[in-house]
Amino acid sequence: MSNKSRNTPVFLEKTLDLSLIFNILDLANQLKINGDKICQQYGVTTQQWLILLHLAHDPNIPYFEREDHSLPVLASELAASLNVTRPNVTNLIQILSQKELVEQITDQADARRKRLILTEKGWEIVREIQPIRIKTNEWLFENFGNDQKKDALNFLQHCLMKITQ
Amino acid sequence: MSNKSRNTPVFLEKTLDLSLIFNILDLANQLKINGDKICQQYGVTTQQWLILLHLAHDPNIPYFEREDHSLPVLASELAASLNVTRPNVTNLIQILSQKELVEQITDQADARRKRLILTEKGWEIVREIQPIRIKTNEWLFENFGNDQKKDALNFLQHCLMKITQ
DNA sequence: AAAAAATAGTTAAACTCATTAACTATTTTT
DNA sequence: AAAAATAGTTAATGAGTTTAACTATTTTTT
Repeated sequence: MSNKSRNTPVFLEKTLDLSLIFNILDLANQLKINGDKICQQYGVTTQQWLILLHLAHDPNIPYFEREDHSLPVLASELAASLNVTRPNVTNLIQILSQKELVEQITDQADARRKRLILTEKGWEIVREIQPIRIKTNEWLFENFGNDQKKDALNFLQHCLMKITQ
Repeated sequence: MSNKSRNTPVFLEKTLDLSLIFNILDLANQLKINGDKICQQYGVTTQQWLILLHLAHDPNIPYFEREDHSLPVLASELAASLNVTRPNVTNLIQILSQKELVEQITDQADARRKRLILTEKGWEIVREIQPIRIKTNEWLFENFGNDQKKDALNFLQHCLMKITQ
């Protein structure tokens, strides 16, 4: 009789479903830590860098696959993509404005809206981080073929779709 | 010429690797939000509930697959599993102690160590959330077969292993 | 056996990210 | 013209996080 079976109550079973959840959470956590390590050399957090990527219209962002975006993004779009509240975005944008990475421009057609754009300094950070980002991800997935990666992406996208309705 | 190609700079290309990263991050985010919705009915956050699951020795936790655990967990083990610092764990444990969900017991063999165990109230929360948790996950993955789920798990575990060395 | 190093955890101060509730300003609908 | 909806902000607050400096205990070295 192993220690494990002695200490784990019966109602807590090992299942594929629950293991999947934990591994997604843990991996996302590690990716964030990894991101922070890279980003902090450029004076931003992973979260702030993600916002910069939105303003740069990174085509890999899931929100941009669901909703088309031609004009510079709005705070409300950021909030929807990042799954946070609008006041929180106001907050984050203020930090990025202070760092002179982001500018807000009132929309011509609707004065309530503020379009968010990157400053040259903001673009610089996005451009400089990009090769590190690509290399790191290539390394992370190097043992998988294109088909396996497509399957994994399909799995994740399906779950994301389902969970966001 | 679509709006997308007009607005997205050339160096930001759509790739499988980068899409995977975003989808992992977004899905984890949604899972946390989902978890909070369930947990808040029991007066805890997802993060606090995750700690309770550690103390309950949930066999699905990746850390427990890497490191064997027979005795009640330590703050340092929690810190390693959750990828946070020890002071942070002290903090979280204090909150859970105030809520009377967790107790700390000084180790007989080594007085520096404090073993963390659930109170009856702590066990109750874990037991009550468990069926909701299982049902939610079954729903989330209902369109995938066992083989597909195994492939996805393998993918995630491999990445997690690699990123944590 | 004494001194030094390592380990386990805490305290304090600070920061990021997040929330809700109440607000202003602008546009759209009735 | 009035009412409703939309976009964003402000203020107060909280959870979770970090680093640096600390105490206490055990282990290793000399």
